[in-house]
Amino acid sequence: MKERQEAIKRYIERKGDVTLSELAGEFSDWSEMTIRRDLEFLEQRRFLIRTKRGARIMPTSYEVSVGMYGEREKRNCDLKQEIAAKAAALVETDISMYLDAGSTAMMLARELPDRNLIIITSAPNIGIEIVLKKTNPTVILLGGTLQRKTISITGLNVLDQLKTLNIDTAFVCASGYTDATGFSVGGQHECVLKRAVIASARRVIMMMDSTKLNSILPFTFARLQDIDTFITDSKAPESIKAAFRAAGVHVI
Amino acid sequence: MKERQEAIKRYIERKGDVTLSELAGEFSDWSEMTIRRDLEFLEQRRFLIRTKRGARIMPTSYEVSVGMYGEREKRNCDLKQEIAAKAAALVETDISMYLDAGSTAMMLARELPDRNLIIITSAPNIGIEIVLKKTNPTVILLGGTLQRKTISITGLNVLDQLKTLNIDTAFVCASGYTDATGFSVGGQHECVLKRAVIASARRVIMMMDSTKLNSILPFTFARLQDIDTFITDSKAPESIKAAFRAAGVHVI
DNA sequence: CCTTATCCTGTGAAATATTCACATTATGCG
DNA sequence: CGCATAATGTGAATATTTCACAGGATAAGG
Repeated sequence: MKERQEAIKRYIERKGDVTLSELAGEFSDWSEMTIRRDLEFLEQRRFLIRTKRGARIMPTSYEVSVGMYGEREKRNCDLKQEIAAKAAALVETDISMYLDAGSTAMMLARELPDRNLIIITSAPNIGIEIVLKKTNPTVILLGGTLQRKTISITGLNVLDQLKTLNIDTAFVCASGYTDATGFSVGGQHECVLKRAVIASARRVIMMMDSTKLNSILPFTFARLQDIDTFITDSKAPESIKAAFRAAGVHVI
Repeated sequence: MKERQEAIKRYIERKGDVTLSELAGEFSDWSEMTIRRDLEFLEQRRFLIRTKRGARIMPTSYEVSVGMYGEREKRNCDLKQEIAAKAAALVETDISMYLDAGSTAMMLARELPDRNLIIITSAPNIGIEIVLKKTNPTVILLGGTLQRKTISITGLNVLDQLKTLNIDTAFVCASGYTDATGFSVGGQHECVLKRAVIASARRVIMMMDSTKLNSILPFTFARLQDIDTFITDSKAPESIKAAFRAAGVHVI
């Protein structure tokens, strides 16, 4: 990256939001066109977003909720939306619920009714989302090491923390499922956490879009008999849904 | 808010980022102008930001880092920037540091060198910022109840969590200071947390911009003798700085 | 040290998007 | 029903962005 581009980036980071003419004044050694091209360059690298007549800093959690899981989240957006809407309908007032990390859980967070609820989560971005957009729920964030890839908390004492919390309903996501391997995820830490949550929750609701069915990830954290309800989208094959029902799982 | 505006908001929340023509197609019962006006309306309420030929969802933590503390943060942006830069120069490699919640701390997070560090913080937004923008630091988030106003964690067991963590340097912010009352903040929970941090840290660095000097807030959490270093901006009156130095505090 | 290729930058015209003022239609209220 | 107010549509005026190309800088190779 060029020095000028760094300087523009820093300037915008300080100001938050600038117009092109403001930048052209500040960096008058260069033409408006060059600055425009720099903004395009910086936008591609996700440092900022260009607005009508200028640019704005790229806010942090934007990357988390859209940029990071990124294309994947966007692609299956409709499926996840469908799942989140179904899940939100199952949320009761005045209960304590666990909300998993991940993009499907984020969509559920957005769909959540603005009512008295205690929401326990290992995903700080989801916690912030709820606290900013809703006025009634109480959010409890687990403490520990913040993982870069998943933006979720893990750590030795999450298990101790869970012991002091009573979870009525747990909304859990999985990255893979097969009959042979059960529900699996890619990270060992997540796996341990999900297991503990499932063990302590009165009711476990698994959310998974159809693209993840019939795929295997390294760590299995639950079997069919561990969950009460399974929420998926309308594209999930009937055969799997039937098998789940046969195992006594409520499929929505 | 009108039904149409709600619908547009939901549509953009799902899509993440849309063009005006896309919206005009989707909501073809209304003219482009009306949709344009709706976008303006929604932008004012911080639900989205308008981009070149359309709009984008307003990412959550954007509000935290810019919108929420909002004008205040923007107004004293230069002062805070100055303080953050001075503070960043004091950060050593391979230490464990505590980083407070608040906009000055957020600026410090951005200025932080991308080196091996363990950063303990009660501010999930700051933790996310660091984890997304830097590759080397490890972030440890305290667990507990997420406060709406301050976007910081409080709770009964934060104190227990702190007992298991060793803090070398603590960067702490205050909202008010007078000679008579010491360093004070507006929230009781924050006050307790800051006290515990200060008690356990080897070195305490207080960051405070000059606009907050000579103001009093309800809860005092520290006295002059509790801190090692005081960082303020160039607009702070010499008299106060001299008094601090006389008390054995290193003023920068 | 020169030549050539490539990249970066500036210019102005063309395309596109946005704003504005005003006409028109809906909505609410006495 | 009729007035007042707000919401919406229209098209011209304005502003912004894009595009294609030209000129200049920079780097690599001879």
